[in-house]
Amino acid sequence: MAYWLMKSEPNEYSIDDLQHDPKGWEHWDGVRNYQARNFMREMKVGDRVFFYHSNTEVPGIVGIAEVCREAYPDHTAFDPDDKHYDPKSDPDKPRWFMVDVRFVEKFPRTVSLKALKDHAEALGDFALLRKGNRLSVMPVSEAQWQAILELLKD
DNA sequence: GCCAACGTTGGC
DNA sequence: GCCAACGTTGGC
Repeated sequence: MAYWLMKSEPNEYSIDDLQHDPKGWEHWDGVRNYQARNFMREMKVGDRVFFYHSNTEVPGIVGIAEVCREAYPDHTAFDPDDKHYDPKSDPDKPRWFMVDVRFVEKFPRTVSLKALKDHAEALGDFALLRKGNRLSVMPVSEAQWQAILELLKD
């Protein structure tokens, strides 16, 4: 089992939206970055995901989700009316993919970006903390995963 | 293949 | 709202 971190702007899609989804899961569509896409294609059912809220008052990790379907074509790329439409993604040769995730838990409080930065040394080389990082999907090591859960106990 | 222009991300 | 950092596009 592997660990990941995925970003979402809470005003677009928040962990509360996932938690209260009547289906119990949602597809993670709209990723239009090759590196992020490649990470999604590596995901397996059962992999754990830190749900990160970006572009909000307190950016940070707000909970955990779980991959419940492996990568398949992102149909929103084929829809001219969709915000993430990409005419270069051909249904016969899709360029963009998505996974499905289900809600696991919402943390009692946010593990803020600031808290993560304050513990940067303990986290080692963490993609989220690299200068200029803009990746929306990134791997997390098991050690980092555990260290971040420890921050909840502070 | 180079690189300027442009669009997007995301913290602040 | 600002702007640094980065990815993509497209002319040459």
